[in-house]
Amino acid sequence: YTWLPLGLAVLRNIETIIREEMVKSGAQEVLMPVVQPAELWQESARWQKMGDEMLRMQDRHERDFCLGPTHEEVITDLFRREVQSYRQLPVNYFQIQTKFRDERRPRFGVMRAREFTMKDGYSFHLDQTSFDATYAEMYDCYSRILTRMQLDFRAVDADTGNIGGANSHEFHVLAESGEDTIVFAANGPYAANLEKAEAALPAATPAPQQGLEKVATPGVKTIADLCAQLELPAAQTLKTLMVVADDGLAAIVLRGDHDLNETKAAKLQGIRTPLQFAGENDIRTTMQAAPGSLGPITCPVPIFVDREAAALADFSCGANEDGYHYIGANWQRDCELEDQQVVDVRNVVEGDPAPDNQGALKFLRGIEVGHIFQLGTTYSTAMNASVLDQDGNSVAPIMGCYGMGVTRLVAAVIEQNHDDNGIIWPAPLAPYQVHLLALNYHKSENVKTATDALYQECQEQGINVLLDDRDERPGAKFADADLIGIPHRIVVGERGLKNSMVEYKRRSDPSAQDVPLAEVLDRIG
RNA sequence: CGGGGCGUAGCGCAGUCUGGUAGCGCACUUGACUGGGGGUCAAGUGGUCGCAGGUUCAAAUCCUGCCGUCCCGACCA
Repeated sequence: YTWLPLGLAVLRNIETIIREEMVKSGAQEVLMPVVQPAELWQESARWQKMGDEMLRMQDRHERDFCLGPTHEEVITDLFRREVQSYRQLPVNYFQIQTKFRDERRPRFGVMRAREFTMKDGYSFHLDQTSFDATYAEMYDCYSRILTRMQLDFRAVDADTGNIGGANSHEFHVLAESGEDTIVFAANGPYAANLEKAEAALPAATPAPQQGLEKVATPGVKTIADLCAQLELPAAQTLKTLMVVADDGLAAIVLRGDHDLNETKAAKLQGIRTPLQFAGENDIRTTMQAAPGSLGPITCPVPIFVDREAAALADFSCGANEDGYHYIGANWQRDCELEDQQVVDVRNVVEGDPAPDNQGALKFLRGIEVGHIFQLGTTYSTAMNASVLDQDGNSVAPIMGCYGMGVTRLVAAVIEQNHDDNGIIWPAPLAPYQVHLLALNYHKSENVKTATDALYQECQEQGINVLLDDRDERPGAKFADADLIGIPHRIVVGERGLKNSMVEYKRRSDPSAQDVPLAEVLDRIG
């Protein structure tokens, strides 16, 4: 994508806000290389781990490089060469730069492109206390940045993805078109990405009331089939999914009405990452039954049971025999279950109880515009970055990293600030503050004189003004002004000038008002 | 990568089923009128119909292969 003048002006405004707030938070700006040597990425083992997402290249000597998708390796390399003493800590560096990621599926224009601008920052600390302070400062900094941009946003607990590390928070701009589902507690501060969100623990498993019985269920392939044939609610059934494990297959058991959370599943002990569902042939060979008739009772492979599924009594599940299911099944009596097999692997659903009695969970859609990570010593250890502490011991610094999608923010701002006629820029981001529309500029000497004088006055007052002096009809100018979305619009025309009036309108207001020419610039705050 | 759709003028599309003159809207050019919410009329410019092969007297249209692109699913700022 090429940024045209108006879009570029907005992009620069966003960069300026980010820069100001980062500096205010004690970070220092640097600029790192786009082309990065493979050796650095081999040290952190991410040369393999990043897979196809990394854009790779070779130079004339056939040495391997990549176009930087992120800069943990480069900053850690910089750190280990430049910083030796705990006295130099903490440090916090950031840059605003083009990143390259060979996305599986670029979409929504600049919202997810293979090439984008990101603000990325990295901090180094001697101890956890210092790190915690900076992490909290960055959290505040991100909140200030998004607030200055007048965005409606939420910070949520998040999964760390392939950046790694312990804990992380995402900053989401709320929008229906967002690609992420974010989860909130109705009566408390709990908020998380759906990938990460948990519900409160279920109540203890009730005692069995029914005996185990095997029933014929010819043709039943899905939970819906099963519920229809046995007249059971889906919440009283189990579904069994087969995934590829490090050694053969493994079974993941969920309540029939729940969905698998693939992010959580990929982290289970012994499960292959990224998560891969088993093929039908492998399932048949291993289980002696086809998908649709699978279950945990007499299952020949390791089983993981979602804790909601583990809290059921008298449930129905596949019998591992084509065309048969069990009813009245119960854990322990019919299928032994150890504590470590009971896990959280489902997506929460709206209405689930939130953790810590914070009411029911609710969902919203969000655009992820920022993500801050607690990296710990993952990179400093892998890449031998260390400082000497007060006692002369070599210590691996604790790291944090802080990303913000600059180009994505432009798109996110528009998502939250538009109507049917076009963009409505928040004033701090607008490419111009005033849109001066001259009607019949090329025909009317009065209009031309008054407009030129007003334009001159704007410039003298330091008001950032865009003059539409094109030889277009008024309708076309009004339509373009709405589309472009500059906050203040002043219309100069013969009709008003007869009374020394011009028309003033805010882009966000529904209607315009006539204002004396001499006073109109006072309206612009 | 898997599943689906689409490639015809700068853009958006019709025409393809049923082979026979390549069309419509917007945009663009010129002129006249018009002039406070995307104007009207008139005259124009612009296309090896994605590429390659095949069938046919004849291919945008039928057949084969390739390429591109968009949408839907598994990832991330």
